[in-house]
Amino acid sequence: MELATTTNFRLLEAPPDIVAARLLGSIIERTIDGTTIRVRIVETEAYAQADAASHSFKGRTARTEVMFGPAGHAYVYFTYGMHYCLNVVTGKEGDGAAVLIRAVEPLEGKSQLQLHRTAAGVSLTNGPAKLCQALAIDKRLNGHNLATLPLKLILKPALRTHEISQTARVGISQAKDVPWRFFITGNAYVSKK
DNA sequence: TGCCTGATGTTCT
DNA sequence: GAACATCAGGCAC
Repeated sequence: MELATTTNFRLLEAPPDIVAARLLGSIIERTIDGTTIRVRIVETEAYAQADAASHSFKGRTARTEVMFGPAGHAYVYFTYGMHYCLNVVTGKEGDGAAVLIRAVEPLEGKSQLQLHRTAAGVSLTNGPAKLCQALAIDKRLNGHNLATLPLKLILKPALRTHEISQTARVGISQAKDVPWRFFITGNAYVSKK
C-alpha cells in the first residue's frame, strides 16, 4: 500500500507543467485531531526553476530549500503577512520546481473545513491561501512527505485532455504569459480570476 | 459587479 | 525597507 504510493510518486519527478496537469483530480487527505478530511485538486499552477515567477528562480535559499529536495514533499510558504500556500515539490532532486495547489473541492469532512473559515460555499477553498486555512496547513508542514499522514497526496488516474483547461497564471508579476495554470473545466471551485 | 484598500510576517536586497 | 504566487470587506457605480 505504502509501496504503491511511493512508486506512484515517481510521476512527480516529471517537469512541473506535466505534473500540474497530472495532479488535477487527485485527492489530498488531511487528518486533524483524528478527523479525516478529503479534498480533490481542481486547480494548479506550475513553477520551474528557470521561471522568473518561481521562488527558486534566484537559486537555493533557506526558504526555497524544500523546492530543491525530492519530489512528493510539501513546500509551504508564507505570503502577504497572513497567508500560507501549499505546493507539491516536483522534478528530480536539485531541480527547484513545484506545483502550487490553487483550489480544491471538498469531498469529505466539509464541516471540519468550515471550522477554520468564515466564508462558505465555493469560497471555502477556491484560492491557494483559502484552502490552506481550511485545511489548517501552515509552515509546520513545510517539507512534509506527502506519502504520509497527516497530509497525504493520493494520485488518481490522469484526466482526459478535454477535461483540463490551461491559461496564464494568476497574481504574479513575472513571466505572466507562461500558460502554466491548469484547472478542471467547469468546476465551481476553480478561482474566479 | 467590480475596484480599492487594509491587514500583516517573512524573505531578500 | 520593499516586495510579496492573498483575502475579505467596504464602497461606488
